[in-house]
Amino acid sequence: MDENRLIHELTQGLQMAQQLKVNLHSHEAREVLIQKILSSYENALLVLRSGDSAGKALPACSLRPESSISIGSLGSEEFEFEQPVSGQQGQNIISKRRKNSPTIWEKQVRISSPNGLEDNTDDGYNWRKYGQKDILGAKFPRSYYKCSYRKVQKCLATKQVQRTNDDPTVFEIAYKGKHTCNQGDQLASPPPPSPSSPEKHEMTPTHHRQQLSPPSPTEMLPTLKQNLSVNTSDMGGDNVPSSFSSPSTSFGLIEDHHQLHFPNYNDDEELLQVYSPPFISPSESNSFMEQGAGSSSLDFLADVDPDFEFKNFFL
DNA sequence: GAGATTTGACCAGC
DNA sequence: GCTGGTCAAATCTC
Repeated sequence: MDENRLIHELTQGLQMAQQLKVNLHSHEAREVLIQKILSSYENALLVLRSGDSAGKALPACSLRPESSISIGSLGSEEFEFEQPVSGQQGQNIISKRRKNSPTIWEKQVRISSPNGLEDNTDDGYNWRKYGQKDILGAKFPRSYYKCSYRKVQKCLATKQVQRTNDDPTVFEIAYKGKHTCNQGDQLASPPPPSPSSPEKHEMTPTHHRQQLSPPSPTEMLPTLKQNLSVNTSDMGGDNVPSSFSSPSTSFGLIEDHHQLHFPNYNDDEELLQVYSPPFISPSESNSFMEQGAGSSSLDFLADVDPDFEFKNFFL
């Protein structure tokens, strides 16, 4: 049994319950917190029942649609990912692209990385870079990533990272496909027995917060209130997340312009632990911390579906 | 040596 | 033919 994981989940549930107590008046915060609490305790139960990590018992990604984010109709979106092919490219009969339809991205975010390092675009998942391409009209090449667990767990999630023209420190990240791997749980627990040594991704100089004990949400609250906002200015009117909320702060109500800004936290890794990206499930609550002690600001421009919910900022 | 990254080439769509 | 997306051999890193 993964005792640490069990403790982690229970602790999370407790913290969320405490936040719920504080935010009972906020309908949206209440919803989010209830989800998180349920998720935490479900995971704890899974650990207990399985005698192993919850990740084995239930892939974290499978929890997502219910417990973390909903991405509108994307759940029914079918992508024509390349199937495992044998032989050389010339023998590859299956299309490498979707046919008869444009590439539809499930999610697009914009992340500001003050030091300009792509490392800071890490979202907690383990990605394997499989290509880089110069894009017409773009000053910087676009990087292509697949889920590191593509082979092992047939996870078809991909993402593209593109440095913006106007601001090289800002990365636009587009996600495609859904994670069907169990990275989420594994991220919250000791490194997985992955054949691809994901710790290389996760434990880069900015990726060592797994050893850190997360600050209590209540400790984070004052600072967050001062500094957090989410920029959704790129969203169409329909894309404004209807249920974005912060479990512990008052910025749960959506405005047209929401900008996350985390000033001067370069040296405060623990503080960064709070800023989980909106698309990380509760069970992955610690994952985003790994992406960058060097980050001092993050802009999430979630160009997403109406149902997109920023539910995972606090864990 | 295993796994990750780089990079040139291939492929499909336009 | 151009472009974006992907493959896979070569190379790098640990």
